[in-house]
Amino acid sequence: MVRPNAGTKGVPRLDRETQILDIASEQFGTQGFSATSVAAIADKAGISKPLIYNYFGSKEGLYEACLDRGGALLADEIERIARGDAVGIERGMATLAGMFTLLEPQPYLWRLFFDATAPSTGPIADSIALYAERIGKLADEGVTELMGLAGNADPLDISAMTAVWLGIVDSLMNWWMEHPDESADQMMQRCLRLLTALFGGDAE
Amino acid sequence: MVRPNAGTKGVPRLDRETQILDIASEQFGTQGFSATSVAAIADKAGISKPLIYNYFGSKEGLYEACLDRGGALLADEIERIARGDAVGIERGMATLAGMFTLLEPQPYLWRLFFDATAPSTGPIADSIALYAERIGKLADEGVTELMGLAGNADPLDISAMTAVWLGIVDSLMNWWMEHPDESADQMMQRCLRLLTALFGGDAE
DNA sequence: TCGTGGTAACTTACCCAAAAGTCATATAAG
DNA sequence: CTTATATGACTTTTGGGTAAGTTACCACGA
Repeated sequence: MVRPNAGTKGVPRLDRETQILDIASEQFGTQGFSATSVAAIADKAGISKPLIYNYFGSKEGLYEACLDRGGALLADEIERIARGDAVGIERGMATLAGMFTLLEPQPYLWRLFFDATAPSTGPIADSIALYAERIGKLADEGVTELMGLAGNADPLDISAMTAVWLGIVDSLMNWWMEHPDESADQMMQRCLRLLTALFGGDAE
Repeated sequence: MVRPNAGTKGVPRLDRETQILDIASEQFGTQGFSATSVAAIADKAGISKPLIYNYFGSKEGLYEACLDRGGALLADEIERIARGDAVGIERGMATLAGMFTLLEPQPYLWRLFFDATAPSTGPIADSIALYAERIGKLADEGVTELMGLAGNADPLDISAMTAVWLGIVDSLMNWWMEHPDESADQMMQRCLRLLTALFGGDAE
């Protein structure tokens, strides 16, 4: 039987995997796990569905690969910033600046870890939990410092404040996705203005 | 053919509809639209799927009914608060207090209007847009006031700040869902403490 | 008090489309 | 001529939606 498009296109596996991960991350990040179909990803990549299954095993396997790549990126950066000496609000702003720079080409990466439609059990949930914990732990640490400065050490207060902080980052990333023309630098300037508006002066 | 469970159970339509809406709202609110199946709702209600279709026409019709019931509740309350004379941060806190009180039994109601997996076209989108606009408009109004006090009138700044504000409410509702033992009053006290920690004193 | 027929409440068993996942096979390249 | 890269055409599963029928209840006349 003739199969006009079959046969290798000369793209090495690693390159192809990278390409697939790029496209899949964008789809998963913007549409969510359950609303994304493997066929759509294959289409966008200009390849066939079975190739994706060859390389990643399943839709969940593909999502996991996206998580691993994106999670390492995010967590490494946040950890790097945490090692700096900024404290309190300043540390938050530094983290934000790092996130904006890191995610300038792909703010949707952030959403991978906060997708309500992703499976809540199995390897995906484990993977999400792993990175969420890594990120959450650092957020928690920063928030604990901040709250400590104000004399509050209540664990539930800290937990709630951490949730709020992550929610703020989340909404900024979402807002950014809806305003793709904004540069990382513009986003950061904007955040500083919002902070100023809140505190009625600069927050040194 | 024998059909052991068929026939009326003596539950009047309105009662049944209310029961279905209660369960559906919880499922949609916690799992999201696309991750919720009509069969699952029927199961939880102890009835069969076709009954739901009899009463609500379609999955979308059911979601819309949830939106209408929940949206009126939320928007009315937020509008009531907006008519008060609180301004700036105070108005935000008043709104929060109202939300906590209103949503004490069902914090997930809030999520109905911020579900990324809901259809983005058709009657549902319209219905969401309607309430989101009603809520968003008031949020925007409050934020505009707040920013105005600080001398900032930039529309994009205001848009971003509104997104952040809605994100904060969202994360507090999510946190609440994970801590169902907290009362509305406790939640509010907690928020006041968080605010105090941020501003280093009470925010009068 | 007993049919009896109309209606509201309800179910089983199915259809169908979409999307996950698989199999057998084809081609390029070294 | 073997292997990595690749595909068309299939099967399976899932979930929204439907057709056709069953059962309980109630009003009403004899």
